[in-house]
Amino acid sequence: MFLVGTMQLIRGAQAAGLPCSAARRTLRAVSHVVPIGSTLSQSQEVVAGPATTVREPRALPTQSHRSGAEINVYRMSVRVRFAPSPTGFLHIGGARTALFNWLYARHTGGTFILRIEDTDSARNTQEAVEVILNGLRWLGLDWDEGPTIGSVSDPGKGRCGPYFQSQRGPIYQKRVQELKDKGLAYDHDGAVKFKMERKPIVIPDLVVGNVTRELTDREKLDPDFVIVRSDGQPVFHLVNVIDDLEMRITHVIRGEDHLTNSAKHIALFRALDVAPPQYAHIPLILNIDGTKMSKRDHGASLTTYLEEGYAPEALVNYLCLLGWSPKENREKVTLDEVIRLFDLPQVLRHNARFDIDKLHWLDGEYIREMGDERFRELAAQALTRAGYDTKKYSPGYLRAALDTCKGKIKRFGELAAYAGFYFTDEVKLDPASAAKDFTPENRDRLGRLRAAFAGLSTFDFVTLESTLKKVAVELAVKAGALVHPARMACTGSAAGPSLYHLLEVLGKERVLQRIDRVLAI
RNA sequence: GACCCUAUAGUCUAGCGGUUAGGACACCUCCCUUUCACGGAGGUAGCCCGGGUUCGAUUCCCGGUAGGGUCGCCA
Repeated sequence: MFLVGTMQLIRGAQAAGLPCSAARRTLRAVSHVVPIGSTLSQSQEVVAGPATTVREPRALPTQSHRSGAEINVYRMSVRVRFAPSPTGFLHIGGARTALFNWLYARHTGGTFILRIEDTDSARNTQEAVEVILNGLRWLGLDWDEGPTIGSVSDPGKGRCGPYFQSQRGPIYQKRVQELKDKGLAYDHDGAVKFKMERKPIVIPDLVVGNVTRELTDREKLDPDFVIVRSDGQPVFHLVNVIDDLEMRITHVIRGEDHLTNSAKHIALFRALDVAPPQYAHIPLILNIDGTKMSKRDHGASLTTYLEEGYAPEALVNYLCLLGWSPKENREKVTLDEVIRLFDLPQVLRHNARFDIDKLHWLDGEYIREMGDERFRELAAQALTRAGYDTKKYSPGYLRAALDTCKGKIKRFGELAAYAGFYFTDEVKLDPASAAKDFTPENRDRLGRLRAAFAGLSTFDFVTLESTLKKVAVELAVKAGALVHPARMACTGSAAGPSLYHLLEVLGKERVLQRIDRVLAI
């Protein structure tokens, strides 16, 4: 922990022109400097221990020391970031990356920063940024620093802004000039290229361990890479590093697809005389068949889960289970508990496949256990999305109708098919089921049931049940012989809420109407 | 092609130098039941392959295979 803290301090100290005053204060406090790379194995060892994550207020670094070493160390609080590109789309894997960053920040009492990587101006629209902000909000991942609205004119919150890369041009220009002055960058065909290190680079990673990255055969031909395009736009590798440096990011938690890129980033940090942050490359999320989840694949976009009526808390829980485990054979874990248990060294190294069936199960668990108010709210939203105008009905009716569905559905997207009959006058009968249920024999029985219902003065589920059973006895049939046709007549479906409760909610008038309609066919 | 990561049932995972290899989803059977869902009981199914180390490897090492990633004036 001490060495890690020291490394972070050096980074902060060496980052010139820091916009954050806390870093300057810390800078003065540094009393001991360790050469970059000299403590890698130790920091690996240290981070694997239980004391890796320091739970502390994120205010000022606290002083600590250990006997024997005689080194004063100031713990710097964790600063992590989620840095998506506004493509108009938030990938489920990106959402998981955001989640793990958020969890680590919350676990350590650190800071979670949102930065918009909009260097490609063609993609930079306010709508595209809003997709990201709304996605994170939906999941409940609040950020401590970053934009508050999708517009680049928004200064956002936090003191390390602007948080849109498109607004940070001068910062990049200054750093590029610095590299040029050092002879580590040069003009080439109108672009600027970085003079890459020619030796293998070790990437210390909290999840994977130390990774030694050799040059590929293509890179051996020309290891240098473009950092500023010929049109003047800086490229990802450059801005990513500069922003992480300027924003004093201590831990870079990102998808494993960036692992080998990190060699370039580390070289860039060194060229800027700054110790790189700690890296943690988390495994990717694959399709259920093991292929890469691309934009086109169903379920790749976070929006899908909102539209299909999953509860965000269930999705968050499920995402936590991909590449991480709370152990002790537990599946359902509250966010507070995940925050308490989560840590980087315990993140798995292998990719995980997205199993929609398990998400579905978890979603059902959450829906069953959520408060009635929230259930009604999400249920009404789902019905509205499905095209039902629930506002046409009284609040009491809506509420009673929805309450018969609580604990029955596993996903709000199922609600329209399950309970849509409450909110329409046109009950659609499934032809096959109708033919099966409305045999001449059943019609006679339904007629008897209708007559019994018509004579009721109270139309509650208790009365309805006893009435139906009484009719069944009179007809010498099982209750089911009446239940099924009645359900089909009133709902058009073989599956749905408890029949007696649903009849009560529908009310005598509607029930008789629906039965009459079937008998008239 | 080169480089990097990974490997426990169909899927997500726990675990370990000696375990009847644990849990969950899914699947199957039965029970409960007004349908569905829930709940209860039970079941099928797993340590990628080959060497090495060891008294003993699923576990440690090496190789292979397979899957994934990277090598852009995309991010």
